Amino acid sequence: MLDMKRLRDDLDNIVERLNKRGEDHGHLRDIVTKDTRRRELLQEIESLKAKRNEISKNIGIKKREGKDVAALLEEVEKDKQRIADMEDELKGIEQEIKDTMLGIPNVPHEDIPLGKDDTENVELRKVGRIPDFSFEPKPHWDVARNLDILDFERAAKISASRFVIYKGMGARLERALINFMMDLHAEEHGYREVLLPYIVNEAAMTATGQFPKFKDDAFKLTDERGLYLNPTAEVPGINMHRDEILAAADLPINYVAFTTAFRQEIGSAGRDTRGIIRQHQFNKVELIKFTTPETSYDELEKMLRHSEKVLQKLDLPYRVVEICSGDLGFAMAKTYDIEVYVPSYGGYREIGSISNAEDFQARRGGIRFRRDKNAKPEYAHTLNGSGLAVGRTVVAILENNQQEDGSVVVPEALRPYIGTDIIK
RNA sequence: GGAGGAGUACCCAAGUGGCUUAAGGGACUCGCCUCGAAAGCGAGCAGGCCGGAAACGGUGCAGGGGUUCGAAUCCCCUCUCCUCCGCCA
Repeated sequence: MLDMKRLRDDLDNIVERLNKRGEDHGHLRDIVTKDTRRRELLQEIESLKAKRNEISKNIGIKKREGKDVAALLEEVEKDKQRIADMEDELKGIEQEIKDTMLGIPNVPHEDIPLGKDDTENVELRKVGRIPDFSFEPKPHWDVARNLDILDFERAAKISASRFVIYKGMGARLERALINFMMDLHAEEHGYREVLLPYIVNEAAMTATGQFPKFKDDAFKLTDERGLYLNPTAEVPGINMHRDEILAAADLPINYVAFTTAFRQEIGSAGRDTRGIIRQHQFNKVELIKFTTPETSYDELEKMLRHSEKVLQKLDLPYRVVEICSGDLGFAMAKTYDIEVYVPSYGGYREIGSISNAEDFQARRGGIRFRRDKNAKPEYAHTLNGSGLAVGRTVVAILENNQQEDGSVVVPEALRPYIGTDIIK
């Protein structure tokens, strides 16, 4: 959510910057008009209420003294309907403002590259060596079928398409990666490990920005309380501190969470139908940070390095791209993607996304901090980043480390976790 | 799933329609005392949110509705926590 004061004072600049996302946000002018009316109403209502409070107080006093209060009752009656009418109008206008505000995306950071879509994202660096195969490399689903470690048919039988069963060393590989990533971030990078609920409510989805705009992407439970399957650990993670005032001394707060994420993938019906690149259910290790405004971009860089470290340790080739204005996520001011090299794709595929939401989610979720005991609360900055998507890491290992005989070499850093140096 | 109980500020807690501008205590902050500290004594402590340049006003007793000139207090709905029973990994 944007700051209404900032919107009032700096409307043209904000509209211009929002427009870099590719849609016109000129309708924000209406909101500012509505907000002016809102403040008018509020002031009138408040002065009438102040008057009413005064009279009511006198009624109490006179009654105690046994005096007649009929005249005062009559006087207070005059404004009763007026207050009620204005309060109705105020309520309506506040609802309209809120509805619109919840649909406005975050203002992109000024320095991010201008572009219309993902083709204009900017590559920052390439790291690692792309494998040079002396044979024709297979896509991961063929590698997996030969090793009997992934089973799509039986998964569809018990669930639906876009679900998968990991078997044998496949299941072991996934579990080893989760443990490896969790240990790396918790022990070496200093994040506090948390295990979060996989079912979240509407308020949580709204605070992080999934709702109201992207309601169709979520798996809704039929439970009448309005609950949804976790789409990413960002939702339960950031919402841990919803409606809280944190102490500045505790910042930055760093969490690392393993979660299973659930996505409808409605808009991607025909894409990546083979293999495990795009599933309805997948595992992810996620990094979460709460920071002060002045440190959030430093923390973003740190988080990016922590995510990259996973691929460096696993010896997988990747690149880092900076997301351009037209491809930027709804809640984010700035995002880096980490893309891992996938031979069957002939290029790099997203395996992680590291973002700074600045105070956008903090405003929606009431996440604040106080610099010292008597200071006014300020909105915190929230960040989240993959550390990394586990299923896509499996893809990268199976494809990049495959051998001519169909076996797969296990990255050295993973061997203590999986208990073997080769999957065959 | 059944039966009860509770939710007041950082914590504990009083408050059954107007003298509450939410008592009192603890914690906390400052001061006195002290070589220094503890104890004791004194003072401050509705903080948050909204409007306002400010003065100030409004709001606020888990959340939301309602009754009333006036609600922490009365009515309705919801949420959360606790206890017991049942079921259960």
